[in-house]
Amino acid sequence: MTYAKALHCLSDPTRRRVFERLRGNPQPVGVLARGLPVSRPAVSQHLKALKEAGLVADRAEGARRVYYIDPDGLGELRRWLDQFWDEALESFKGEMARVTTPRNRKKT
Amino acid sequence: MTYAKALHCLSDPTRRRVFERLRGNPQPVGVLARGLPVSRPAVSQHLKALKEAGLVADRAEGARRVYYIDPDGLGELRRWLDQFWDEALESFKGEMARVTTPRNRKKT
DNA sequence: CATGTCCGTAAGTGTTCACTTACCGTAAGT
DNA sequence: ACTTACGGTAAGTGAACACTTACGGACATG
Repeated sequence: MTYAKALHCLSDPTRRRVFERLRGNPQPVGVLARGLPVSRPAVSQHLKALKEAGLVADRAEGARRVYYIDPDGLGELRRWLDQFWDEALESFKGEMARVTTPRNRKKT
Repeated sequence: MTYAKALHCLSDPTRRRVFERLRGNPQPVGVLARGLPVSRPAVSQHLKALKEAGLVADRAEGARRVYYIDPDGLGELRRWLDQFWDEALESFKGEMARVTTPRNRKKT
């Protein structure tokens, strides 16, 4: 059920920006906040949520807390999505087969 | 940017239940609502959001609107997640290397 | 010890949003 | 045409939540 938390976390734009900024280079909270349009406590709160979802982890480095991406949450989300993807495709193919009458077509 | 809408949609538990109930068997709105603890208009609103995110599509069947899963939105979300997954793993490996290597020093 | 930096938490506020009931258009049956 | 089923939309309400400022604890340097 952790994928639910992960989805909830990644649904927020700011939280997603925090998460994406961690991709590739771990950063302490202050540096992270300096590159974002919100206050430092806001970033702290977002990091707490991301951590509870298993999306990030942190290590202490002196007085700093360096955050980095934890693959656990992302992996669980990916597994859920993949399992869903297969069955979704199956359902969709069945649906398309039903509409063999060519007058009707799906819109984009 | 559609993955943002998809994430937002799937972050809501009820909307996720609607979506999951469509997996495998397309259903009209009424039947869908009868199996859920919310009212039919609520389901309609959720379906509208899901449709705008490219997660579901619908076909008219008499007075009924039968909804089914559209792989488009799910596919885009999957691509975004996959692209993210690779870089996240890379970042995480670098992080683990920093921890397990005894003589490693910090300082960026 | 004292000062400065870094960060998490508390408390308060405004907005988003998921839900409700009420209403209206559409399709099929009599 | 009338009636019944189906479903989308409007309007209003309560709660979740993303932000803010203020505060306090932990670490390093003088």
